[in-house]
Amino acid sequence: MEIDLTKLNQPQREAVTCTEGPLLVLAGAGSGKTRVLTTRIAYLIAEKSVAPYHILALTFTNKAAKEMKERVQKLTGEDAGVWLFTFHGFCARLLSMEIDALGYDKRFSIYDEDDQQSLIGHIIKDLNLNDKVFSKRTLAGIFSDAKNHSLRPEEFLRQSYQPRQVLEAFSLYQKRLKEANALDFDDLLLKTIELFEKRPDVLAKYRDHFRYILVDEYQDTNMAQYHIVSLLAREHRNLCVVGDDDQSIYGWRGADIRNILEFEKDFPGARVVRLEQNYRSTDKILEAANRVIENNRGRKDKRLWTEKTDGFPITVYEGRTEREEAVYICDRILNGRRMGSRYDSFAILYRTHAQSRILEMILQSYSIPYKVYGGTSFFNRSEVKDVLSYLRLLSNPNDDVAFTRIINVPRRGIGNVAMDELRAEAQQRELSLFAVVLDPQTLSLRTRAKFAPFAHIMEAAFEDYGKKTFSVFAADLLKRIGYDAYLKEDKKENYEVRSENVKELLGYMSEFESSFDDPDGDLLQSFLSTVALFMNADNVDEQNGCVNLMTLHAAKGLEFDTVFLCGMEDGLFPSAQSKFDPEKLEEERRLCYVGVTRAQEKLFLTYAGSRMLYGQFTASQPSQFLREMGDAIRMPGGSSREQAAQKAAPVESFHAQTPPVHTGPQVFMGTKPATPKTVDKVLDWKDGDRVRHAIFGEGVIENVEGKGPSQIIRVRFKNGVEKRLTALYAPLTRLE
DNA sequence: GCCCCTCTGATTTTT
DNA sequence: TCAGAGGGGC
Repeated sequence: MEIDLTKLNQPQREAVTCTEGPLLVLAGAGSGKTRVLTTRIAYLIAEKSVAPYHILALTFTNKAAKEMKERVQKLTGEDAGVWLFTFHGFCARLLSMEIDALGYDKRFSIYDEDDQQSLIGHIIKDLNLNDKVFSKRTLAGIFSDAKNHSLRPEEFLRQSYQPRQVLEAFSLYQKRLKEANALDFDDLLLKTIELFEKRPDVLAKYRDHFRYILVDEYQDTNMAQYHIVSLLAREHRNLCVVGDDDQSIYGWRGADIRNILEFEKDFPGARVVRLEQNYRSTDKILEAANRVIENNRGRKDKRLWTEKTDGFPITVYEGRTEREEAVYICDRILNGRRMGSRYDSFAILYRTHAQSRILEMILQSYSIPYKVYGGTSFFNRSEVKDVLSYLRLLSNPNDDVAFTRIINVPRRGIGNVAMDELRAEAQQRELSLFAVVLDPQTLSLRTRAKFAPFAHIMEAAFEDYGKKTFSVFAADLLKRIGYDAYLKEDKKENYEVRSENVKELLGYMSEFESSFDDPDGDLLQSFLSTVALFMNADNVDEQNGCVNLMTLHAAKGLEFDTVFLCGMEDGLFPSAQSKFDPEKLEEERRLCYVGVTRAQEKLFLTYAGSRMLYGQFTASQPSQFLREMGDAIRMPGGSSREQAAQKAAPVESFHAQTPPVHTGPQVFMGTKPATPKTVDKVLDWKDGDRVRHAIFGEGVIENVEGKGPSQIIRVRFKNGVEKRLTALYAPLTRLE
């Protein structure tokens, strides 16, 4: 097999063929990063005769891992046997083989954020902490932050002068995790490092095993990930990291941008390759992106360019309210649709989820199909988590969090009193909750009786396990539990959907079983850890026929023909919390860069002069990022042909005069935008107008009271219902 | 033990 | 605005 390098440009080719020694590939947005990584792997195998299992490739997301696997397979023509994992997946896999060296059982549980918080909740109670000061959320944040920033989180907490209570809570948290034979996400990384440090023989084994290491999205690595890579690669130094410092947007999650900025210091003699040719966007879009990002200090110098010249001008729109902004976006989408664009070629990107609400309302009123990404994903649904918790408890009987979740689901009449007694007993006897339930001699008769049915069910399940196929086993377990009946009774939510989800999970289990081919592995453990690390199952499906709505963070790595970047307002984007912190502001700017570079052909930047935030009217100024784009975006009085096109849109204006673009952060000082004079199709209601409401449907206006933002209109809807609505907020469109 | 109502607080979330 | 949590009443 030969690898075709002719399709690569010069720097790409260099990145593929420099196989020995440390290599930093600075891959700008849309510069063919994945192609380089996968071709490099294929090249190592085919041209350098490296055995696939000597190659380790690490990514951040399951999606990226999957995509790379598929592409490597395509290039090499077989399932190459390359170790291709997410960081966490790799660690979970390694620990499932080696963790007994650290005194854990190989069937450890992986605690996700919910599990973590539930555990922390009990710790707050047990330590009698004031939960106003030390809330679950706060503590979980502090703990994770410590684990992300340091290999010795206790020391980190001490050095950052955390109060005594935090230190106590943290050590109890770690103690309870250990007792539950559980690791949180951060532990997966830290325990791997601990293993390597404690057992040089194990480290030596894997060092020798992984002779070529590749890391994707290197700008997003945290301290622990850096150490893992460093430990494995330090000796042979065949380490290729690919990333873009300008797209580092997870600093708040512990990603340390210094890892990529100082790669050459960490690995002296490292080669640096810059991929600056962009294959995605037009020149106009790249110009705006470059203008913005140049305001950041301390970045690796690079500038994207493209052969795609003569692109559409970028449009800036100001709405008076978020409603107008949304209406404008919908108008543009319908317009694009009339010109032959598919709905799924549009993306609406925003800084916060809260912004999706109004967009959804207006999209609905226009009957535009859309999909919002980033809601509760499949594996996070309560019914799915319930079932998984039963399985988790069977796999790891020490898993107190799983036990606590399901002990009263379905309801078994077990409340605080019974649980308190159980906890006390468990503490006394130094056993897990489940262990006490299985051996309840010391519990009061009354409590014992309450737990007995549960104990019987689980004992029967233990008995059953291994005698049937995986999914049949689970289905039988659920029958015994009476889970379906519980879903039917529990009328909180749609029974059909929830029961369907459970079925889907069972289907997924049987699929997993049939593709499970690790003779030494434990099917249940392997399934549970895969699922635990696969919480974000909502991948963007490219041909879904829907307009795509998501946060800027979620948009990373994606591309769309037309992108609307909305809420381009000071205080929203950049967020108010980032405004006065130069580092945070730079991260917001990178986020803006990411957003802009998602667009292939058309980019719309929109903002509202005022919007409802936390139930309050908030007036706002255009985002400073808009001015930073300077004349890369359309200015008032501009003469170009788009001006004519703009007239079709309801309100257009962008008033800030652009000052020369300085380097470094700037504070917006422009004048307040004047109120646009164009006809406002939203506020100008009169009696007899026919309207459509997003929820109530069609109706006729009976009466209009008052003027301006407080205007109230009375509408009689077709279904006979009459409503008084605040015109400004009601999701209304006029029917001609 | 469970349900309902009031209070509170609020970015972003690859694993 | 609105979701989630905790307190109080049944």
